[in-house]
Amino acid sequence: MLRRRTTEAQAARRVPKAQSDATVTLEMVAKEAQVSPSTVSRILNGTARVRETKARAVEAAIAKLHFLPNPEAQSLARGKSTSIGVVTQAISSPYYGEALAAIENGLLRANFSPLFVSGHWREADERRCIDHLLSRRVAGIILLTSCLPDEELISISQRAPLILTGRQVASERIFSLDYDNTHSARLATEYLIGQGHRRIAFIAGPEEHPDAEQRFGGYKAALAAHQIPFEPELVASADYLEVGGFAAMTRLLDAQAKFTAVFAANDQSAYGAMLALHRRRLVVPDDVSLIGFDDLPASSYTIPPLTTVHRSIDEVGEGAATAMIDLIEGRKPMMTMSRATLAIRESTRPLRH
Amino acid sequence: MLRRRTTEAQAARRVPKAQSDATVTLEMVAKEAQVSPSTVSRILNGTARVRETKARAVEAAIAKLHFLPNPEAQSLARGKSTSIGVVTQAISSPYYGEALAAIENGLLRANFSPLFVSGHWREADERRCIDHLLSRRVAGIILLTSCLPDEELISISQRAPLILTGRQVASERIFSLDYDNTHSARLATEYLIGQGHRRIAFIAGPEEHPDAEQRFGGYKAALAAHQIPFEPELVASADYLEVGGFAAMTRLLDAQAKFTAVFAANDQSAYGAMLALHRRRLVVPDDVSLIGFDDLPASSYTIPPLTTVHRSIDEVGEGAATAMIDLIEGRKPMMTMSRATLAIRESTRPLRH
DNA sequence: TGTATTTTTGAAAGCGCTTGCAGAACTTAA
DNA sequence: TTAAGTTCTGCAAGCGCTTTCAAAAATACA
Repeated sequence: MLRRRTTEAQAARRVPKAQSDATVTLEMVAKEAQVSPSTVSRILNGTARVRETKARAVEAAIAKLHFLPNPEAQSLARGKSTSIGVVTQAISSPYYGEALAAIENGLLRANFSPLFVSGHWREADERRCIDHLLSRRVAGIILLTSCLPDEELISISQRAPLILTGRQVASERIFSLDYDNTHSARLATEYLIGQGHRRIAFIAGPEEHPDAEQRFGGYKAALAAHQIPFEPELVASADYLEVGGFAAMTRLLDAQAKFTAVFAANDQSAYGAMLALHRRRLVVPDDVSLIGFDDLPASSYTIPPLTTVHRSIDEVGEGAATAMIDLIEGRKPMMTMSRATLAIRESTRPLRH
Repeated sequence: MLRRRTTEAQAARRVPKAQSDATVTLEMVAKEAQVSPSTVSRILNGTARVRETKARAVEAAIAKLHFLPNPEAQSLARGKSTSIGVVTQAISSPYYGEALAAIENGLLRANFSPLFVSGHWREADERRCIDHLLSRRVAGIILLTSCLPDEELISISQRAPLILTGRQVASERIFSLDYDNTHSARLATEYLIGQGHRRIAFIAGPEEHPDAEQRFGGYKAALAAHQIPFEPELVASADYLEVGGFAAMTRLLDAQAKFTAVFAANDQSAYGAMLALHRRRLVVPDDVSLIGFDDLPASSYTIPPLTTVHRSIDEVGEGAATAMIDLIEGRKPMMTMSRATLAIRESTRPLRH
């Protein structure tokens, strides 16, 4: 009896604390529409048939009160969050920026919200990010070119479905959205070969990156296919950034490597390489042809505009989002990336004799 | 009695449904540590003194079970979310990318998570984004150069505290983190003047942007301060993008405008302008000096590297994050942005006679 | 050693929503 | 008209946490 009284007192006390004006709850809607909260919920989610008249009343109440369901409460009740994590390696890089915009778009359509974090190409950071996302109970994670080992990804996938771009890992709750780096790199290299170049240097990406490796592979494959011997001294490693591209090209030049064309593993390193060439008074494309990879928006505006491998980043982003939603809703995603094409601009030209 | 039985039956039924292995709850920690959930919560949040021995036991249990509090439940219980919304205008732009990275950083330190969305410089889009964030009950919103009118921002600020960058709006729950665009633009223009230039063209940003206006203002102020008449035909409007800068410069050239230097309202338009100049066989800086604004990472790698106004984007991002946290926790933020400096590179040179 | 304090702790309610179950309201069949 | 189905709908529990209140334990003071 005593206890009971206490409880009542508490309940009473709580009233004034109540809502800060702006918060409209499902319960208020229910009251307004003269139905139970369950009914409102069911109408909201379409989880059961509901009499037409009530549905209308509820809809009216929702409109009148400007009700918006609280996603945190929904997540909690459903045991599933509506946010999905997106791990990029460099949120500030132009390449990822494009992808994020597309992902945001795709996700919003299904009422999911992206949670962006960036891994900085470091395993430890990436791990930390993923933990963070997991602790926020995301419904799934999109990993843009992860640098974690396969087994680890598989183990993570038991905690949340995974979409991987730029690599292939086979597992139940993982979907890999791979674009064919090898093929694309080969395309670029063969274009140069087609222009008569035979001494083609390669500015590589970081070794840990599977896609960097694949691009390197494509370069070698193209050479082999055309009986051009592979020469290790024509390869300089870089880091996918301008600074690395600059350094790599400088090294190549300092080593007196002889080449008439260069294939950079991504556009950013191509930019760096361009500047290095410029510093030595070498003109692109007259002295050296240069081809990049990614087709960043800025590549149309370099001097001269950069010939590069074009892939629709939007397609990757949208694809990842769609696949994620499929995965979450138990469907089997089946996207395929269209093949890369070449954006031929002015940084390449036929070899003159 | 009947009812009671039902309840018990339900409770029983629910057991198997229970946790999918991975979910560790605060209650489990409490059980493990032989204390009540309240105690665990208190230790977690430091909301009350707790006996040393219990604290230790709880900590051990947390470690043992790898417990991570569920932020959705926390938000729900506290009535306050731990995610804060960040509205950018172009998530994919290199400038915003930098800022986002910094914000992410700053926020994470206080255990908040950013929710990024982008407004595409359109009022309607921005409004939609903000609604979305509000519906997710964010604890606050950071608006990077909003394009909404002041009154609207003030009204939004009643629903969530606001941090504004790039403009000044005075209101209780709004903090404006303004960097002095006017001053910075003046700095750039005066540098050109100091190099002997008197006919200085200006490539403007979109008119709706307050910061674009300010930069224009700074340009005019510098001219005025040096008794150089302002000539409207030396101004071409653009859109803060490469494409607009290119078009603007082309128009200037087509109109036979006479100038020896150009100040572009941001780096991206400077890139476009550079290409336009190059197309007309004009050499930067020999024929025309060019100065930008923002100092994007890519600006060190243009050909030639771009002289530009440097502001630490990190500082803006971190500042916004810190201010947001202050605001949420009821403190009065008091950041000030350090003044912009000039990154002098190779796209400018003294006017030769 | 007993009492008045102060500190710790636990019980229970509640945040806003979903959902299983069973009763209510209708239909349909007999 | 009634029994047997169907289709709705409301109740109440619960998601994982916070927080208030009051009881318990520890400490201080006589």
